[in-house]
Amino acid sequence: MGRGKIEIKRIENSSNRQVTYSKRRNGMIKKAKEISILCDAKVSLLMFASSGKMHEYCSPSTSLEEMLESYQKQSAGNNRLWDAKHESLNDEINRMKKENDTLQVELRHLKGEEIASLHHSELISIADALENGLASVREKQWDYYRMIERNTQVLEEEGKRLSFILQQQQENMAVEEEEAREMDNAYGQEKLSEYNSSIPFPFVLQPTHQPNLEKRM
Amino acid sequence: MGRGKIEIKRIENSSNRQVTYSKRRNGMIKKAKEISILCDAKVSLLMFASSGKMHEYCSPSTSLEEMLESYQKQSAGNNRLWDAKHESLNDEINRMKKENDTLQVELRHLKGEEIASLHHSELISIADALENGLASVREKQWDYYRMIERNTQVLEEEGKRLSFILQQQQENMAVEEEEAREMDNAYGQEKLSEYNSSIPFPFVLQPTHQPNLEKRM
DNA sequence: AACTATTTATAAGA
DNA sequence: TTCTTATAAATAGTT
Repeated sequence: MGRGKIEIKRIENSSNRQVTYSKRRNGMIKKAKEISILCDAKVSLLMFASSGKMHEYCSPSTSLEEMLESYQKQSAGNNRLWDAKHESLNDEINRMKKENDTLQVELRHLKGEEIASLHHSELISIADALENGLASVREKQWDYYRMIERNTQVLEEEGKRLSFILQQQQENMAVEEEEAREMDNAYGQEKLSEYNSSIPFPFVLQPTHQPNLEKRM
Repeated sequence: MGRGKIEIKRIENSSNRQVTYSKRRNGMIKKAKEISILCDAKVSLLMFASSGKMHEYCSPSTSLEEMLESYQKQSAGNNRLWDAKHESLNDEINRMKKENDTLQVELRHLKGEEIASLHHSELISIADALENGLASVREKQWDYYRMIERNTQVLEEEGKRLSFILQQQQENMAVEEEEAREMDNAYGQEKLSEYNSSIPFPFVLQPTHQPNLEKRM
């Protein structure tokens, strides 16, 4: 349809090709719109020029997704082509579901649930796992209790020391008042050093806050 | 293009509509083929009649998947239309991954692993769970052992009875030989019934095979 | 499904 | 590109 008949084969002249592409593309989109309206049809038209540029038309009553959805259903089921990615995601989901189920079952067994149908040997391995787990947890708990104990001890020591310092200072103040500042408090410092060296260095307590004794002085 | 100009609006006559759909659909597919060849373009054409019937064309140099792949890239990134399902599958995978991780951690904790950083209260609840689980499993194991024990007892009883029957039959045979078949073996049957009533009816043991004593006689 | 009078699309030229 | 226009192609209504 034009000034001359053309053969249907690739147009070698690049700009002619592009012009024809543009004209015919518009023609097709127009046709797509018309058939959508005239015939109550749903049309999706995707076109890529050789340059890679894309043009698209989709009937206003629908969307590309919706049409692809229908496409899948109609494509005789076996044609799951465009779904390669989709498919692999589904596979992964199924794989994870299985893994999840396995974990859930294992967990329930360890909680003593759903063990009615288990074989004798399975019960033994579950019991072993529970005993090992319990042993580890108990050990950790003991660590914790020992730590609390040591911490308490340290705090008590600190309390004692603070009392001692307080007492010393009160004594110093009494002396100072009496002697009207004739003595400095070197005596108190001396006494404190003496006391400090008499108690062992505090334990290093990791998770628990360790009071910084130097700063508190 | 036809005997008369038509207005572009829905054709109300159903069969006319269908005929027009068929003609124009063929026209569009022809045009799609032509533009593919003439302009070296890639075209995908998906059409659904109002009846729901699908027709499809795709340039021979490509496939719908490939075109959708390109579509995504060109759709300015934000236009993840056809990927709605894809997206939701990804969400599900992430959700399951998280759930899986949670389960794995819980499982490891119950096995006494990775408990170093746990809080005191968490250790308590793990220990509780382990104790409960162990109690359930132990109980189940006891059931099993008791069952074995009873089964053993039943088998021993059966052994005794079989020995008894054997002995009776041997005695009968000796008598028969002596008396040249003047006695039938009623005596033996009598003795057996007497013995059977002297032992309690065997326990019903579910998973274990219970010997059918009547048939074996 | 054919036919054909017309409308529509478009090839080539400007 | 866009417009023009001669002509090819598509198709509406008919058979």
